[in-house]
Amino acid sequence: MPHRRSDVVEQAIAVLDRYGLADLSVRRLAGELGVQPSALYHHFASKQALLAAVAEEILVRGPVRPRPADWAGRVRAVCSELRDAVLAVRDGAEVVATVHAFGLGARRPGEELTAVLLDAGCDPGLARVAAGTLLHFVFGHAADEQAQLQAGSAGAIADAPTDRSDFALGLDLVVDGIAVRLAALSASR
Amino acid sequence: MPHRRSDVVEQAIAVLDRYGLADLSVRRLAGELGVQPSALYHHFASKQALLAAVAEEILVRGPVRPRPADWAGRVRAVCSELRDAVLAVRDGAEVVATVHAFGLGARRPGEELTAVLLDAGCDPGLARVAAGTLLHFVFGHAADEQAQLQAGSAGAIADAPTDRSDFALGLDLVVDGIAVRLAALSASR
DNA sequence: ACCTGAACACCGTTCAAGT
DNA sequence: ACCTGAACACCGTTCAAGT
Repeated sequence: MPHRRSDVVEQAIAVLDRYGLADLSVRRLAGELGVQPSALYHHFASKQALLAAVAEEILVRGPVRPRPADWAGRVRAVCSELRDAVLAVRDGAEVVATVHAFGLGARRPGEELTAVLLDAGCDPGLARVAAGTLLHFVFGHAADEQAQLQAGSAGAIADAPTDRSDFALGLDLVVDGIAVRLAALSASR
Repeated sequence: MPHRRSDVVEQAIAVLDRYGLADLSVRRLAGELGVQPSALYHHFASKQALLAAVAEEILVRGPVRPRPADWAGRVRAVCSELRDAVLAVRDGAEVVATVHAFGLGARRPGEELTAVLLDAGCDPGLARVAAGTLLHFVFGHAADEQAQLQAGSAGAIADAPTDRSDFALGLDLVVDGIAVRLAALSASR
C-alpha cells in the first residue's frame, strides 16, 4: 500500500521524537517507512521542503488558547500557544525556527502577532519589529530548553532548567517594552 | 611547515566567509590547508570543538565599544558589540548562537550583561532572564539579517532589509521592559 | 501515482603508522 | 608534534526504469 505525503510527515515527526533532528535523515526516514530513499522525492522536492511540512504539522498539532480582549493578553496567548506547540515535539523549536528563518513557512504566528499589535495602535514599523522580537524570544527560549533536555538525558550535569515562569517573565519584559511605546504614542496624540 | 591550532581557526573563518557554514566541512577545510582530513583531529577533538574555537575567534575579532555610565547604555553597548562581531563574518550569528546554545563557549557577552543588570539593581532571577532575552534578540535578529543576505545574493527577490534602526528599536523594547521592572523594584523599596 | 536500483559526490571520525 | 593512508558508516539528490 502506497504512502501519502501526510504519512511521510507523520513518520518524520515520529523519527524526530525518537532520534532528534540530527538523526532525521532522508535515508533513515525512508528506512522507517520501508521504502528506498529516492521514493521520498516523489513527495517532496527536497529535505528542506519536507522540514517545512513538518514545521507546519507541528504548529497545527499545537493546542489552541483562548484570545483575551486586551492586546497584551492576546500577545501572551499567541506566544504561549507557539511555545507549547514547538515544545511538544523533540527539537521542535529548532525545526520551526529554521523553517521560519529561511522563509519557507511557519508564518502564521508572526502574522497574528503583527495583526494584534497593529490593532493595539502600533505603527507598522513598530508592529513588525515587536513581532520579530517576540518570535526571537519564543524560539530562542524554547530551543534553549530543548537543548538542555537532550544535554541532561546524556550524562551531563543537569542545570537548573529554564522553566515556565522564566518564559512568562521574559515575555512580560517585551510586552512591557511595547506598552511603554504605545503609551508614548497615545500621549503625543 | 606544520600548522598550529590558530592557523586552522583562521582558515576556518576564511572558508566560512567564502562558502558559508553549510560548506564549512572538515574535509573542505583540510583541503584548503593542504592536509588530510584526519590531520585536523590532531588539533581538535571534533568539528564541534573546532566551531567553538571559531566562535571565540569571531568574538575576539569584534570591535570594542566604550561603556557609558548608565546601565541602559552599557546594555546597548554590549549588545551592539556582539551584533557587530557576529555580522562581520558570514553566518557568524548562527555559529556563535549554536556554540552558545550547546554550552561550549561564547559566554562572555551573557556574563557581562548579567553583571551589568545585577549592578543596575535587578535581582538574580530577573538579571538571568533579561540577559537571556537580550541574547535571543541579538542572535535572532543578526541571524535573520544574514539569512536575508545569502537569500538575496542567490537569485531571490530582495526584501526590505532588517537594518540597524530595527535593531536599535527592538533592543530598546527589551531595555524599556527591564526599566519598568527596575522602577517597580525601587518604588517598593 | 508511487516506487526501485544504481549511481554521484559528498560527510565526520578512527586508528595504525610514519617523520 | 604533526601528519598520512585507509577504512567505516554514513549523507542528499538524480534519474532511468519499473508497476
